[in-house]
Amino acid sequence: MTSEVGPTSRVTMATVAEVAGVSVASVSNALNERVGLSPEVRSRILAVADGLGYRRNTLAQELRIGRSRTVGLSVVDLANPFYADLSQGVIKTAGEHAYDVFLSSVGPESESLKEVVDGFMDRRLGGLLFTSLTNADAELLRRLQKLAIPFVKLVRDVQGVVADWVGIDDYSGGVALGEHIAATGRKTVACLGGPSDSNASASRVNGIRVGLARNGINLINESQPNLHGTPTRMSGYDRAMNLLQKDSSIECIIGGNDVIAIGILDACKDKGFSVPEDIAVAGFDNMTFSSAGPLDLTTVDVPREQIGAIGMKFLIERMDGFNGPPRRKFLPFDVAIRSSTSPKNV
Amino acid sequence: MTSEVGPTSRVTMATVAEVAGVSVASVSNALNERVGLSPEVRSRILAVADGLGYRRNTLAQELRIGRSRTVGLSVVDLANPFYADLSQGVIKTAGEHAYDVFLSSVGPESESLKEVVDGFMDRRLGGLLFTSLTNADAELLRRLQKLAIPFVKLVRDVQGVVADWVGIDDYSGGVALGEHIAATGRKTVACLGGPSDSNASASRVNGIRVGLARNGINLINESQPNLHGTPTRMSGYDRAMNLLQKDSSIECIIGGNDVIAIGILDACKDKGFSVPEDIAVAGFDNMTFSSAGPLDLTTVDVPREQIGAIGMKFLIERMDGFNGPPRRKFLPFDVAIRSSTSPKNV
DNA sequence: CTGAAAGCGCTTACAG
DNA sequence: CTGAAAGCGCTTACAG
Repeated sequence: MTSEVGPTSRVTMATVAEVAGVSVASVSNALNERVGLSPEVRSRILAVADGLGYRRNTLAQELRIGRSRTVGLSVVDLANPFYADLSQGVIKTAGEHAYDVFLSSVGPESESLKEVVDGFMDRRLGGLLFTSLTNADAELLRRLQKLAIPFVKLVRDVQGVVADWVGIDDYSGGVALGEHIAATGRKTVACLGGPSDSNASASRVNGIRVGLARNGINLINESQPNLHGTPTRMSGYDRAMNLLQKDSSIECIIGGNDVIAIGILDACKDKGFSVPEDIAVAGFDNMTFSSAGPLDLTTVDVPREQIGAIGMKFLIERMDGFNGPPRRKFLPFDVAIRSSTSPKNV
Repeated sequence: MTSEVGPTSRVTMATVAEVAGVSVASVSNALNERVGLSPEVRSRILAVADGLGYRRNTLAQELRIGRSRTVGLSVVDLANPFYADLSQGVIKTAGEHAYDVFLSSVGPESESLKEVVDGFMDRRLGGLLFTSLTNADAELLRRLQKLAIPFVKLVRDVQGVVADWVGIDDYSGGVALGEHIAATGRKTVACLGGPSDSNASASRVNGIRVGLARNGINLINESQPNLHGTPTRMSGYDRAMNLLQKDSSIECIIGGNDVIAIGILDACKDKGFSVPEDIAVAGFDNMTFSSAGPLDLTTVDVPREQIGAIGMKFLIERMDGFNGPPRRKFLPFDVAIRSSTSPKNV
């Protein structure tokens, strides 16, 4: 019982050094593939380390060298598959470059962005990736810039904070979606966008407005407060119910993202409207399940995984010392036309 | 330019000590609320630390004390909202107890479970949470037990590894679902389960089989290899297409989880079968979007968030030194009956 | 009530 | 080619 292998008896470099009959410095040199070690000693050390099941203590290493190969990724709503896909892109690219990802969730159920960032900084992470910024976060980001901590903004951008950003041209996406809706022949169209303090949400709504206007259509809820709102299913449901109650002649409701659109679909069902016969519904994002058989939601296909992948690539370059001017990378998108907006007469 | 505030100039306890005119030990004592400091000195130190924007270096602290308030959570498929909900439960409970969560994704796109666990151990995390174990992982878990690293198994269990587990009685869930399907009047029923090396998947299929058998119904694909498979949408689609091609008289297909069921729905759509008129479809998990208006999938409602919350609670107790016998916590579940299995004659 | 000193497990100039 | 020593930023007995 006394020979129990507890966590305190973990093998360290000192253990390896002792067994191999060399100094700790040589163990470190061998493990880090530095030059100046005779091949024999090197392989002996490696063999001993392996035999003992040695694993480097990341805490000690990072404390010593003052750098970390772990990056922080903050995500607002883990339950939104859009962010799951984006995270996969980040994680995959990180793995390819031997980086790890510390994923933190921001939201009512978890911590505020400030708390998350504090946690990231307390761990001295090498760099940060943000998915859902608002202009209110500008100060936080500027603090990071002062401390020379590299970060990349994904999807949403923040005014006045010049830094790498990856996303799509949400405005043009909105225009394309608006044009598509107009082409289906619907004239009475409402839009239930995301929060107005998200630059992406605002651009999407602006684009949708313009795409429709080019075809002589004005949003019926243009000056109503429901034009913007929380990007949740519940909010989409509530706002859609409200619209449908007041005006049953609506021919189409566009959600600022797919999750909102799901809420709109819920409301249509509860109100007994069938899609697309009675009413058309569209979203934005193309989250995984939007293409599910019965859902079949028309949406703007945002390259979610690629945004994560390129964002991570940008971040790695910054951590590796790249010091060029901030980049803004617009990725191509598509309008995924599905049956939720099929022409009425079909 | 030379006064740039770089990461090297971060304020440490030494900085605070100097400014406050005390020793580093006193700063540490003040920050950790240990007794024996005069209230005046204590509050002065705290004020100085605050003014300087001091933040404790977690790496140094954890290295020194040999314990960590961060736990590791391994998730197979981030894109499956089931795990997103479960993760939210873990994260929320962790936050309430001042713990952090290091979320890692296991899968073809990312790392193997062994790599993930190695990463967790290299960081000397305080405890681990596993979501998707198979019996092949038994050895890995036993290694953790030898090192006295606390962990909790979620959803799936592993034979031969006695440790805390939280989930539902998947077998009974299957029985209840099978009985429901039988009650809808369908007789020709197939089941496309998850992987056979997942104890949860196996139990679900066993339960479904028994629930149907009690009503005189046998699975039509009982001895076919497609009874088990990958728990992905693609696999559900492929296997369902195969079934539908061979036998168009099938009245119901049950998926081993909701993601598989989505694939089944995709296949039904492509084959021109309408749900539930031509064919009924059911799943298992009740992931968020299964209730979406047009999807409206019948499924077993697994308390996803609660599994995460209670699992985290168990883990905290272990990290706090609780040394009682391993617990097995079965949470209550429900069958969420929706229109995808509505009776044919309606 | 407060401080000097050792040490957690590493890495890195610097001697030899 | 190899090792002794200092130090990353903390915490914790132990003196005073």
